[in-house]
Amino acid sequence: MKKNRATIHDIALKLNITASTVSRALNDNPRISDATKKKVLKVAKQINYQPNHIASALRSGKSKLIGVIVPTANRNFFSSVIRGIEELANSLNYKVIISQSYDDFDKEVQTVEALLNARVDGIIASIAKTTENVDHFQKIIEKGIPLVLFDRITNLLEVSQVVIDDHYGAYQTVDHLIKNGCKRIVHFSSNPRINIYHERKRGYEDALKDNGIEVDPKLITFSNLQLEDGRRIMQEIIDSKIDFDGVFSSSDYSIMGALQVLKENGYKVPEQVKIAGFGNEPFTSFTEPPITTVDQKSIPMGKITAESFFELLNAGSSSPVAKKTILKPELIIRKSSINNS
Amino acid sequence: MKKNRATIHDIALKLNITASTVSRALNDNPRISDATKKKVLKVAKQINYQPNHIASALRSGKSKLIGVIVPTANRNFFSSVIRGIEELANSLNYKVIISQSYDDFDKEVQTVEALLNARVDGIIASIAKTTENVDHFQKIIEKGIPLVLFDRITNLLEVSQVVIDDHYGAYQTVDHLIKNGCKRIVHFSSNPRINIYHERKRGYEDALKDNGIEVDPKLITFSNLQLEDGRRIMQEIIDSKIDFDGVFSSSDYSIMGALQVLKENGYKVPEQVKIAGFGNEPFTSFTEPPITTVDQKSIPMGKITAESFFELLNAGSSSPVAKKTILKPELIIRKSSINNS
DNA sequence: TTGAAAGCGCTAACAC
DNA sequence: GTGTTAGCGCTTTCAA
Repeated sequence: MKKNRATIHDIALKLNITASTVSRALNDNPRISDATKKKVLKVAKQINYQPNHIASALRSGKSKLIGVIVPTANRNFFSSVIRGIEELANSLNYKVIISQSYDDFDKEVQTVEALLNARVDGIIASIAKTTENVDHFQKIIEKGIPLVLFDRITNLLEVSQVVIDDHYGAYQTVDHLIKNGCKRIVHFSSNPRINIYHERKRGYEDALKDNGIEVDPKLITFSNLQLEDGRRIMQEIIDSKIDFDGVFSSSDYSIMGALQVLKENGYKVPEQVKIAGFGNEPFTSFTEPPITTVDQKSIPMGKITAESFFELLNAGSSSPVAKKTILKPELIIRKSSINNS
Repeated sequence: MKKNRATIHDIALKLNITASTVSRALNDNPRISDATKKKVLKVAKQINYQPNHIASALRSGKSKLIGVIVPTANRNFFSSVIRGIEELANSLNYKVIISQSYDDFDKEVQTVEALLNARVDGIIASIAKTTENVDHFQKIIEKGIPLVLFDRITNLLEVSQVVIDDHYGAYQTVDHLIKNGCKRIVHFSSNPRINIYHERKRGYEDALKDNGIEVDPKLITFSNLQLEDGRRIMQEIIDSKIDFDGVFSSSDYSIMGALQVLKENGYKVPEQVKIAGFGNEPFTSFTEPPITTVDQKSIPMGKITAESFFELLNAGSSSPVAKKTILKPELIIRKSSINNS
């Protein structure tokens, strides 16, 4: 258990200069001569100096830490976005703290507080499904700390946000289903307070209308969109003898459940019922038949989210640019939604 | 942009006491009277005091941060373990920094360094597939910082580790396949330097031997165990006309790929070929047929890993207890491996 | 181009 | 029980 970690003072001592000079040399301050910098770097390596970020954070007020809050890192979409954020952040010498809200409002509030206490330099977040108000996010803004939201956003907040065009994604998908013969399309939606579900539902409705099909409220269901929800709802619809020939879900998980139940009840997919999900989770390509879905462009989203974040960070308090970026999602057509040739 | 964050001095001033007293009160020090504590807490709330963890970390040398390194948070197993760790850690007022190595050796080394510089109080890790040496982990130990490894471990290091009994899991699975009629079982393995793949291969071999079946090296393949690897290898085996009637993979991803290729080539699963994976990824229950697999007990593993970690942390430099915990995995039998009744 | 000095906010001996 | 004092390791004016 060695406690004798090297400090800038040790370097200073060895070179007969002061700690300030060492600090400046280490930070590549232009006012330090190249000769000194070289010597400092050399000794630093030699005595295995490791900078103490804690001390520098305390003094400078900059922790070089970014907090990222996601509902769950477990989902392909979120983990891809995180990777995009990490890549840019790391290249700029920032570290990323990933926190999961587990889609729980209280946990989200706690997490925000914890990150603030850890003195992160900024926060990037995707809002939990159960979040009821955004006071905790408002607090971040009030403190002058950069905040960027992605995917699950809110328009109650004046912040930079990055989303895909959910309306467009849903519209394309439903239009595609109709073009392949569907007339009675069930829609699995969720909490309409959450932008993405609201937009996808709008896209669904608009595609129907534009194709001269009336929106039937009996075909629209609301749930948490988990696999079990998909199973339950699909079974209920089958049992209720409601007429349908297509299903468009706002989530790949619930469409997976629906597919299982359809097959269990002897429905042929896509011959009798055509289905499509949203999210392009890897498993949608594994199923039988593979499921048509919408890719959310997670990699560019991560990149752009991080870029917006650093823009904000560098702007400082000067111009509070609340920029909204909208990416075009991509419809991935697979067997579950097309007529056999 | 308000910079006027409240400090313990502000509280002290209001109450005509000193900062030390406030600090002690806030930390529930037993030498402070209840009356004082109450007053302090009240004022703290009133002026919206938020403790500065950075300052406290610098002074005390304890950051209350735990670094967790996983290959990818994207996998169900790892995210469950993380959740288990987070739960205990948070209840003890520790924060968790999740870092992903993306199974890349260099990234892992960098990550360790970054966490060390962030002055985490300890590190919990699962080693990357490509890791060639463990010097970076050795460094952690030498600094006297608690280190616990889980799942992907190494016996080159004298540290606490938590694993499942991979040999047992594989043995049970292969024994099950044999009991259901398999005689020529293909095995998908990976880098044998990694304990889990080595152990699973041993379990496979021992189960064969104990059932009087000779181990045929031609049936054992090595790869990265991704879906594509499973596809490629399965196709190669089919093309090579090697005789086989079962496949046991060390990963659910590659068995998924194998299943696809088997079906594409007209093989009936489980009638002609019985298959089983490892990991109990959610999608294994979605497939057609659902895939027999081994559950890795992620939840208990997270809990126990965290417990071992805090044991170590609390032991301090006193007794360097390198405890090894071995959990029993559970064989999940599904249609892919059993004879139709 | 470098040094001196102060201090970020907190904790922890030691004193009383 | 509470106060005094010093300092964790670094950055940053101000001065030279």
